[in-house]
Amino acid sequence: MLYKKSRQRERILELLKSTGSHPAANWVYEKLKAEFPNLSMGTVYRNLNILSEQGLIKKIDFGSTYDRFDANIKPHYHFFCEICGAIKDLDLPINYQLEKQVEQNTHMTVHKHRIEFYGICDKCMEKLKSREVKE
Amino acid sequence: MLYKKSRQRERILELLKSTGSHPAANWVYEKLKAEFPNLSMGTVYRNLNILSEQGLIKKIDFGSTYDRFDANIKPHYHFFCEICGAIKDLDLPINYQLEKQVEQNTHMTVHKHRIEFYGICDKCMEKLKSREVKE
DNA sequence: CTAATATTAGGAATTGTTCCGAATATTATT
DNA sequence: AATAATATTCGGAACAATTCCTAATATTAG
Repeated sequence: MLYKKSRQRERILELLKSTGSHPAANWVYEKLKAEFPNLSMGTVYRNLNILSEQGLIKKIDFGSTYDRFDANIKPHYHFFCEICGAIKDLDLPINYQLEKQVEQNTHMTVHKHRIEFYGICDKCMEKLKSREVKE
Repeated sequence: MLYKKSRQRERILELLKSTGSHPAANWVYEKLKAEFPNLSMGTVYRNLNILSEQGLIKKIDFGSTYDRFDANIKPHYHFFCEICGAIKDLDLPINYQLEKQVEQNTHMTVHKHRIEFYGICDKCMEKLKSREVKE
């Protein structure tokens, strides 16, 4: 799809660039309401997603739109398959050193951290490969 | 709050322990529907949250319930303040080695990873401390 | 057995996000 | 400059995940 420029999208990008606060869509909407009295949330969301597609901003989302639950309560990291949505537990050592590093660099108190890997799981990769052969 | 036992909660926990698939609430609901024909989603959610509070399971959520957007498109890790909800960019080196490690251990293809730290930011810590003095 | 209270089902309410349709704006073509 | 093609807008409806509410039921303690 070809993009045509729009004043709303330009301003949304400028606004995001001017802040380090990682705002949500609603914040953007409130800020621009004065400038565009008829602004709608649909416009804000659409443009945030377009900017994100264009790589001009990043969406800090979770991939899955719903919470998922895990009975494995030992600390562990996760792998998310971008194709089938599967989540796999990983058997990597937990790096508590990282938390200390953050505490030293910043003045934050760190309670925990989380590492997530995203990619394609073995099963989905198999399917992709057998497809390539056919085509 | 005191917890009384309930057959529904027991079964939800058993079910979660029997799978490594990190299911969502809806999966749990579907699975238990046969056993509890009158089961409601409210019950499933309430119990998942109770089990989570009790530390018997873990919720893989994102903290914030809405997407947040960032104009800083350089790869970087994030810190989430558990009190004020602020998100801060961290100045840690990106560890691509981790991705290779996962690819070697498993048979997944890794495209990217994310590290998030959770804790209390400097400002909130200040407030907490001055409060302690007063009390 | 009784009182206190946690839990349930069912459905309504909430919240963040996407979708839809008609009007408007932007861009490319003549 | 006019026209055609099509992206974008607003506004509100639709949607999906989750929470909340209430009366009935189940569990626990005394």
